[in-house]
Amino acid sequence: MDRPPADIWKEFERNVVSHSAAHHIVAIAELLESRGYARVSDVAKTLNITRGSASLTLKALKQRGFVEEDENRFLRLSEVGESIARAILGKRVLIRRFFTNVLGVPEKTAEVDSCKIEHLVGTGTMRRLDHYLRFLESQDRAVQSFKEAWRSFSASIEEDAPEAPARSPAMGTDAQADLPIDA
Amino acid sequence: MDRPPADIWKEFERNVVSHSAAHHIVAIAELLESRGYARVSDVAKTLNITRGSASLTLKALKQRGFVEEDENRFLRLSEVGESIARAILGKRVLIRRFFTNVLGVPEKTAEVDSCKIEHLVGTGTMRRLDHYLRFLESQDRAVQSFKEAWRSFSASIEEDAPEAPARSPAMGTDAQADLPIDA
DNA sequence: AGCATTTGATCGGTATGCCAAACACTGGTT
DNA sequence: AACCAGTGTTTGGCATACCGATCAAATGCT
Repeated sequence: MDRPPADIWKEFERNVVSHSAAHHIVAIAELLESRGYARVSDVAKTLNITRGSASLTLKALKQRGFVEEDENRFLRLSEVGESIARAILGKRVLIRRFFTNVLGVPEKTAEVDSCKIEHLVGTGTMRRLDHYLRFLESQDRAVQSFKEAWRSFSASIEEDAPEAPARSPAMGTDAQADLPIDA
Repeated sequence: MDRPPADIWKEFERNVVSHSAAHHIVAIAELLESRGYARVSDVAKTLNITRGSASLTLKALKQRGFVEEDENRFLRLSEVGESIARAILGKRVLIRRFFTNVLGVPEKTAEVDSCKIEHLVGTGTMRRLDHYLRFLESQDRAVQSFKEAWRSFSASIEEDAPEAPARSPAMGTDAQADLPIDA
């Protein structure tokens, strides 16, 4: 008696860009930043996929107007493409900061987790997370003693919590097998 | 000189279950909970997909040993399937709680966002979020004044922040067009 | 100039995940 | 017995997203 519109779960695919496309765009942005140029091959190398795959995906991104091409095959980001890249990178940074600085998640884990969800979380939610983190980084006295208290609280729990808890069997052929928290 | 293993971004697909599969499993769990039974059609109705699609996906989940079938076509979850369902639901609840209770994200947004990422976030990260939320719900005096301070801080920002900010043009044929936060 | 490499595109092939349509099977009505 | 609604499966189609193989064009080396 509460299964509402029922289609919320499909919102997963209704994003501006897919996970794959997001990383193609971000790769271009990072390549331009670090090397000054980005070609199809460079994107492919960065993402560890074949040139053929990158070529195809980038063709679609060109058609959608996110990526543009030089007369010499050099890739650029359009206005929109750049704002997408900025948005995704901004979200990633925020999420990582939250995971590592607030929750105390290990670097590596934070990177993987943030990279998985960066393009999926809504802008409104991220704006709020941004404010929250700003607040936590302010000099407010209440914040200071709060962080103090949280540090000792989490330390007291951490003690017997191995980060890589010697996985159990079962779980089929799959890779990492992450789930089970039974919260 | 910093593109590390380069394959982190592919972790996206290396999950125990896909987004779709996750929701099939959760649907079964919720149907069993609310009605006491779950058939292929019920799952399809719940997820708003055709019976054909559900039939196919559930067949795969049976083969992987997450879902089992009655002699009368009634679906159950295996041990593993149930732990997956619990894990996902647990994660969803945690994330929603964080979004709504801490960040102050509107209900609807929190539901959509948490449903998008629930199956993607690692267990270790979620365990830490769990602790954090528990801490925030404790009676610690530092926590109390912190929450007080955060409320007024966020209220002072909220003022001119319409939750549905009259989207701009561009952004092609896509649906919601969420991104741009330019953080 | 001549051959090798790099680059980008294209073409099957695979896998997921959705749809619509066709089919078979069941149980209840009439 | 005839019918029909509900259920589950199968099939073909589409879209995404990867692979490997092949190909043309540009570039590089000797």
